[in-house]
Amino acid sequence: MLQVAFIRENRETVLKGLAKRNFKNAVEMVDKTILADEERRAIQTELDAILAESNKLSKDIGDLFKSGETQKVAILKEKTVLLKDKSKELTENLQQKANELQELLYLIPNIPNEIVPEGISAEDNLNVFQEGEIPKLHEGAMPHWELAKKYDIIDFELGNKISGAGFPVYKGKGAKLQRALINYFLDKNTAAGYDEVQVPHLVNEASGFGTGQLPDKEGQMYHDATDNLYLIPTAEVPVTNIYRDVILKETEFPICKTAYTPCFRREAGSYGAHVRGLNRLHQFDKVEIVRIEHPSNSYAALNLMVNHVKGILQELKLPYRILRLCGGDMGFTSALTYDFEVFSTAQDRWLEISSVSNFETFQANRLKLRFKNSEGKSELAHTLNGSSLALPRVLAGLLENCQTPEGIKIPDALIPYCGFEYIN
RNA sequence: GGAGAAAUGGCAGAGUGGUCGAAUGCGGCAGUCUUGAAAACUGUUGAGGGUCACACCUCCGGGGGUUCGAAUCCCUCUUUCUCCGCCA
Repeated sequence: MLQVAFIRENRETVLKGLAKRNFKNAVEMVDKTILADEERRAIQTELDAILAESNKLSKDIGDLFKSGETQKVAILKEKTVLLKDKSKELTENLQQKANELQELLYLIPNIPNEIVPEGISAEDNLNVFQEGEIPKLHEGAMPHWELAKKYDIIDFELGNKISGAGFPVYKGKGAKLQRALINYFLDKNTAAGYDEVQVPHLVNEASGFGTGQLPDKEGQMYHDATDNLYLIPTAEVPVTNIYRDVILKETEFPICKTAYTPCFRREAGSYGAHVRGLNRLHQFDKVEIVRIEHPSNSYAALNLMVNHVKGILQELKLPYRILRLCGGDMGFTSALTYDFEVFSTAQDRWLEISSVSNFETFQANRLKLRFKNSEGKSELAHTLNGSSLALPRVLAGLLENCQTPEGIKIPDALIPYCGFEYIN
């Protein structure tokens, strides 16, 4: 959520940013917001004046009681009754106007950073880096879902039986490889200075709003109506919400956290060949990194995160590329996003395996995540997060790129974690 | 699941209808002293709205109510603690 004061004072910048996102009705939305804010403040001022008067009268009444002038009290009481009616009415108006403003603010996405490329779809993303050799596969090479079946390491049909499509069962070496990847990623992240945390997999409404999943992506989350809890779509939600309503000291920066969690996504509206196998699941595993930074350092931190993820992919020897997302393809809350994609040799397409973003103050504003600056004033912090990494597509890339006639050759870095060199 | 108690500033903890945004202690920050540090002493120290800046307004777990006036009384929800039961 953008700060109203920022919108008010930087209308043109905001409109320019929204245009880059191809955001519809930007002028109308922004002007409505500015108007609602003005109205809200006007009502607030009026209400404050009435409350001030009412407070003063109450004090006077107290004094009169003390000095025994009780006959005067009745007159003052009458006055306060009138003020009370008025203040009640204004309070209701204020509440209504504040809600209206809040709802408008919820609908306005973050302003993209200067270097975000223009564009409307994934086609327009900017390829900023590519590395790793795309292997020439042997005769009879298969896509990962066939490999999974051949070696009996992932059972999609069994998942269908237990839950439904998108809930695979990992078996034998497949299950062990999952566990190996999780441990490997966590070890890499903690070695890079990220503190490991274990967090709840169900979160309340306030947390959903804090990181921006609500109200924007309500339909993408599984929701338990009985207790009004949401299954997390990413560890970003519980981990970032650790810092909801927190005021940090400047010396506490940077805050670096990593967490493994399963992620649950309804993926409503997804269909077709691209959701085959591990490409798109309702439940998947992911190791996340989250940083909370001083505003002056957040872009340097974003680069650190990008380089960190690069390091892991290099070690796994997977062919990958990095895209700077264009305005039209960026997430609602992000100011700058880099997507990592691994090449799926057998499918002949790139698969997104990580998304690293700087949200600047967008999340912090909702979270009320602030720090005391050098002048002793509260200022919003910057939040960032990234996948490091999402398992299924790493696994897909790994199975496909590392297949040999002898079986799947496990990358050296993972062998100590899974305890075998081949899946065959 | 049953019974009882509680929720106040970064922490501890006082405050049972008006002068309480709130004593006191600890912690934090600034200063004095010191070569420096510690100790001691002095000052300062919650958040949000509003304003050019003040004024002013709101907030004592959340929501509602009583009252001219609520941290304080009432209702309700949530959470925590203690005891009992059940279970990993």
